[in-house]
Amino acid sequence: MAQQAGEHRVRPLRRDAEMNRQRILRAASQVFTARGLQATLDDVARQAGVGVGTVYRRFPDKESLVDALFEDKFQTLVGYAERALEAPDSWTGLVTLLEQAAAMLAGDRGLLEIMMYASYGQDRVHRARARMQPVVTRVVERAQRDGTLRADFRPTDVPFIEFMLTTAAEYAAQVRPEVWRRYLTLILDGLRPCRADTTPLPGEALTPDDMVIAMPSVSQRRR
Amino acid sequence: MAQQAGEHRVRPLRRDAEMNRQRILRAASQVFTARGLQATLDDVARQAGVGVGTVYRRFPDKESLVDALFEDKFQTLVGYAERALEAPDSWTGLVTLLEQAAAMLAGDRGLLEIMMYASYGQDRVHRARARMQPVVTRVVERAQRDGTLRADFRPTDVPFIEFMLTTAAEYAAQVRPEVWRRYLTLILDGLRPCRADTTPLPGEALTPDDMVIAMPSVSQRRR
Amino acid sequence: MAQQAGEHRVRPLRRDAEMNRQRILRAASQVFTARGLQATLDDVARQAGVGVGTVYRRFPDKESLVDALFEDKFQTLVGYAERALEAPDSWTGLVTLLEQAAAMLAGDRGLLEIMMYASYGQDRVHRARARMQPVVTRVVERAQRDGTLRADFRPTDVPFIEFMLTTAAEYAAQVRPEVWRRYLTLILDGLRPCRADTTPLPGEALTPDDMVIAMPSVSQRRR
Amino acid sequence: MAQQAGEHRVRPLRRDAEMNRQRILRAASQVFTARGLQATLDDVARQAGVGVGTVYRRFPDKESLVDALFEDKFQTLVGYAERALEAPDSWTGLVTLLEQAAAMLAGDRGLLEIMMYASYGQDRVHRARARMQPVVTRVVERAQRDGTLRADFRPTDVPFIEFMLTTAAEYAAQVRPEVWRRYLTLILDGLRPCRADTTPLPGEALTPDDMVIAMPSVSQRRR
DNA sequence: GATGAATGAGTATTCATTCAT
DNA sequence: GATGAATGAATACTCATTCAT
Repeated sequence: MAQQAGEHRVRPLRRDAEMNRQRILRAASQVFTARGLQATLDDVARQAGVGVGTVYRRFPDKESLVDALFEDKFQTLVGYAERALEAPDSWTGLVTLLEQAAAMLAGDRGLLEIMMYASYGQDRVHRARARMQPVVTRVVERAQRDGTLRADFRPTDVPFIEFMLTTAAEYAAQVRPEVWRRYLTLILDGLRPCRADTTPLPGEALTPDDMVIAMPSVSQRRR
Repeated sequence: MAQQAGEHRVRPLRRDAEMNRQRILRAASQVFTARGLQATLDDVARQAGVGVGTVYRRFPDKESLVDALFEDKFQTLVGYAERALEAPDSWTGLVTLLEQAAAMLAGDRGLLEIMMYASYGQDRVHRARARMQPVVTRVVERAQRDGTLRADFRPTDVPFIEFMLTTAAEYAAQVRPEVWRRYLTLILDGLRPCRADTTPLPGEALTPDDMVIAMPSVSQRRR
Repeated sequence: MAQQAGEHRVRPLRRDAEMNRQRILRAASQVFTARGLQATLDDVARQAGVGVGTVYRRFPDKESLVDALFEDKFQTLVGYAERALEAPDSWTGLVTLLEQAAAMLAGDRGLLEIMMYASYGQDRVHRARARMQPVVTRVVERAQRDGTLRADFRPTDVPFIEFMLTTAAEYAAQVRPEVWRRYLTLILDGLRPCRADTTPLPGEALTPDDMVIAMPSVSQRRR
Repeated sequence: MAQQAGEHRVRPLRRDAEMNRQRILRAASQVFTARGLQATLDDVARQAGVGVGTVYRRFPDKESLVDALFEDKFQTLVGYAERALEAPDSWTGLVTLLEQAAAMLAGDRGLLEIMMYASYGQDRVHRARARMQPVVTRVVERAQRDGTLRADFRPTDVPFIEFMLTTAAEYAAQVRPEVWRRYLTLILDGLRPCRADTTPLPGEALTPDDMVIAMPSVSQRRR
């Protein structure tokens, strides 16, 4: 109510609130990473050491929590892309981007579910992708100009590679969480510029717009 | 068709039941493919145009239905592997195997969930994998003997490639269901025998035993 | 259809039907005795080696089956009472009656449930009791006239003693199915004619009508 | 009442919750007493005037509710046994014990079912019996030393007498809930020390271990 | 007649969300 | 603000009963 009214009384509460918010996000991250999005908000609350009510005070519903939770992670992904642009070598830039992204996504079941099914957090995903798109495009085009990346590769192929690596990581999470590196290596070998024995990539990559449409809308899902 | 030539009264009932069984399987395939394994048996029943009780008469529980449903599909996968061995060219054999598998899995969300999370139908998956393993191994080793496949590739890498392609297909299911072909091409390019610029695959592939262990056992999951 | 038309064709069917009826009753007895009345009619049908439909052809619903099933047993009980009258010694007559009844009821969980809760088979129980009542009355009064039975005992106390013994038998069914004999002996000792140290039975016994009313009507129960 | 003097915010909630808990227990007692253990938790919730969810919040499942519900009653039974030891006269002690137990059990169908079938709350029953056993043994042996109780009576006969009286009470619940007093009197007359016309109790009483084994384990039952 | 397939209301339990304290 | 209690619709599964073959 009196949001900006008295700086004195508002701040301490904010600090508390902010702390709780962080605690909840941290807890949610742990819980969703380990058990996927089907974990309950009661679990999250318990892990955070707060009541469910507090979770609902900070986040209107489960979707919003998931939404907010992955904001950071996407932000980080965008950061990787931005940093990739600054790499001295264009190929290294791309490799690092993919590697870092995969390393972050690896084994995060909740994140995989979000990106695959987008049952929650759609808007956030879209916005993140929107911010990501131009950066990734520049990373890709730069590498292609340098001749370090095959010419028929497309920026929208990048998230797909990330999904694929995440899937591999998720599957092997219990026994060999790092296998995804094998497949990244494999794929990178396939990304090299065309040579005699290179097969042109068939079909068209998705357009950036497709990436958004691709997401199964919430309405297609149950709840 | 004519299962046991001599029984009078058994057949007509069977015909009905078998028809319904097929209807249920068909409905289940549609429902699970579209919405994943969390779809309810009520949904399946509704889609099949029968009562829930009928579904439960044919399949003791949800797991059995899923199990039976994917028996065929796994059987088909094994068939692909077997056929790959007979291909005149060892490389073509491997390519065809991956291609056919991906084509079948593409966009089948239920199947992806089963293989990724094995929340249901574990035994079936394990048995299928067990039968698949030796065949795939021969496909891979044959290609490596012929020098058409990089030497550090392992048979257990095959299912991973299939998962990854399925993920790509699933993500793009609505807009460009065939994108997975791009990524298969990419990966195939990375599978070629080592050359000067080939990076050795880092880490170890999973052992066949790991493949089984990797599967989150039902007990690790919620229900 | 042609029921009485040709005696030749009708009889064999009847015989079949009667055989099935008996088979069903036998199966029902086994199943209900062992698992109580909550056993399903599918179980009964399976045990009888017929389809459920056949059970329903013979007995309009579960209640009727239970009803018919216990007709025999009650009939037997009535028989015991009748035979008790013919015993040369009036005390022996009563003892034998109680003993035989308890022996029959012992460990028959279905029978206990019926008599206690009368969830099924009420009419039959009432009718059986009606036929039983006068006979038991004569057994009791004869013993009292002979001075072998305490004077304040009442005919309606007989079924109560039977219930009580059945309860004891049921409880110990797994470990010592014959314990009820201990308690029968105990009770019999208490039934002897009054002596110095005998306490008069307090309160009134139920009237025969009470016995009927006592039964919880089906409407009080769930289904 | 004032459970832990120093906590500010915990108490008010507790008060509500505790009230509801009591309401649920009260409702459960009524419902189970009247209709037996097959009553549904929805019924209990309705009777308590709360949602089912509330019932499940307080008691993880039906068994726990039954369990908690009968804790008190068993506790009371144990109390009776303990008090019986303090009676000035050993015979009066035993009589009072049986009388009080029967008075409490009389007409409580749920309680009878628990003790007879132990479909729920087994542990509680076992523990209660374990605590009860030694006390009852002392009550019995004391009376036998005093010569007020027949010598072949055994401590494990006590619960059987209670079951039997409960059965009688249950049967007559609607019309003459106190008839069990007749049968207690009868049995008590049979419990007097042996005289010329006393028949020795045949067979063996159950051992205390038998009492536990006797209980049909949950696994022997349906659900 | 016999069979067993089909039906669907009923049961225990879970979980996102609301609300009194 | 924070808490956790309350809610009830939803979910997997059962079983008495009906009905097509």
